[in-house]
Amino acid sequence: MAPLRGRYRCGRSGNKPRASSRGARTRRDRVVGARRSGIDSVSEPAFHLAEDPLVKERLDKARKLAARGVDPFGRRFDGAEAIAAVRARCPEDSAEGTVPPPARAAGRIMRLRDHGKVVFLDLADRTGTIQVYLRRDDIGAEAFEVVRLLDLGDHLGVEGAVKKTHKGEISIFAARVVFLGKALLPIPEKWHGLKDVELRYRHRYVDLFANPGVRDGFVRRAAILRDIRSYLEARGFLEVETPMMHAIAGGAAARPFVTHLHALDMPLFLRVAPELYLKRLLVGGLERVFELNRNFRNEGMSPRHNPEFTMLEVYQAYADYEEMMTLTEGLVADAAARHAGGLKIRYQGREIDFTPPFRRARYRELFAEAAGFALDDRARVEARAKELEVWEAAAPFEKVVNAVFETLVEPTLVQPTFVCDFPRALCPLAKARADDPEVAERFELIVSRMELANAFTELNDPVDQEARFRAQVASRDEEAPGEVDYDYVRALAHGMPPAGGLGVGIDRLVMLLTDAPSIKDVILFPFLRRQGAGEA
RNA sequence: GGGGGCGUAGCUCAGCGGAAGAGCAGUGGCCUUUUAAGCCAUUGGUCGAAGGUUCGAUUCCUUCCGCCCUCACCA
Repeated sequence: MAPLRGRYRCGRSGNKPRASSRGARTRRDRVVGARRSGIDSVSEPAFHLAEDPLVKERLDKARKLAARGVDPFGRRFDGAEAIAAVRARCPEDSAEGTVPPPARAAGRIMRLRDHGKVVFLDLADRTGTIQVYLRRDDIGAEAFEVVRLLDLGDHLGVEGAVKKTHKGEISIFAARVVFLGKALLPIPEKWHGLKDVELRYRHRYVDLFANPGVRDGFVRRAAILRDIRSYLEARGFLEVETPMMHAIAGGAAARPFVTHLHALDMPLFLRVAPELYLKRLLVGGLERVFELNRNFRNEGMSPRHNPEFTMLEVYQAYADYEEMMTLTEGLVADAAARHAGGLKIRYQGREIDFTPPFRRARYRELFAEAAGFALDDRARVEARAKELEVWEAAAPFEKVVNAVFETLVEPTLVQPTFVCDFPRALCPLAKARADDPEVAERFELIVSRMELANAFTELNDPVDQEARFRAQVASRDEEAPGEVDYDYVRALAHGMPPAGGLGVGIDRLVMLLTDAPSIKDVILFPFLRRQGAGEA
């Protein structure tokens, strides 16, 4: 899309120097070819929406404003109070005769009721909405002509007394109005808002101002992230940032996105996990670190999966997965208490109780309970896998076990449950239990059938780690790294303190705490397939 | 990738073989306390796209595009 800056012209012709018309042509050339034919005058800048009659109407109003000396796209407006604060200045019991203090506010016009020489409008800012009462005799005939050029969606600044109308509505009785910006496109229907889910995601900027509650959801998301940071900082953790672009995609079993660094002519991967870098920092002596940032996985999309998603990873030296369970409970329970109204929340009509301690159950036992036989009963596991149509001949036995587990057990786990002690073969970065070398000290926290967190006692034996990396690479699994990360092995060889590590899916946590059915509802701009070129 | 559903005006939605509709928004008019303001008049459509069946297709069929649900995938 062509840049907005400098597009608007108030006059038709005669005031354009040659250089400017050349500029206009350059901008126009960037506009989609099919649209060009519709514009025949160089002095009229191209605007790809200008064929829409509703847009034309509003462009015309913008010109009329400019002709009156009003900048249709406005300027800085100082001293505006939050509308919520303005409302608070009008006490419920304020007497009719009291002289209220003047207020100054700015916002977007969401409703407009025109009564001829009087106009009521509802002005919304980030904090709320307030009615503005505009009377021609109060603001003057000249300013009232500007009011007549207002549309729903425009931005406006107002100044005036705050008091109730005869009908009891707290209102700004405007003494002065300042035009702050034209909206060329109409706002959605006033009663139903923007309901089409595709448009809500594609045009989130509209969703945010048109649908009540959407903004609040994202404000809550920000508050949850802020509190997670302070929870961890209060316990001595240091927030760090590690590379998003990796030469070797390690730290999780996932297919990576591939990119390319031109300067060195080398392929790079967007990270699937920051894990290996964070553990290098444990070697470096930072001891307690966390990173709260994006991961990228080139895999399926669903109501619980976005190609880029936000992950919290935490590493604590001298701890183990038991310690990580306690930390997870604290983080999650604290977030629920502060941002979901209590430890017992409602998610999609079901109550979920985050009161610690969460249920702890062993993988092996959950499996036996659900399947009716032990997970090392090869014949029966394979038979059941075939029944469930999750059988893969090429897969190692533990993967088959896990496929059965995920089909039979995960869907039953609604209340927060730590599933503990996974088969070691599923956990190439985790340390085995001292009392059982076949089992890794690892847990997954399942809530509402979703994996919310994943943690283990970190493997810090460089010899064992290298062997496991080699086995992974040899498996040629497309989710395994393509090569061994020898630098990571080298880091371990310098001595990594025993440690617990934790990953928490932040989008999913926010889904639970804001009762959002889809991950797209908690990501401002979720990934959507692109539409045809030139589509608005 | 498989299965199911959806796509009609800027927005919210009807219509589903026989002349494309409503409400809101917009436009013109009346109205100096309305709040889903009201009243009168009125503009606006490649019915997602392309093919096919039919005398006739928004409607039935096929393919494609996009979204949602679901399964698979996601240690």
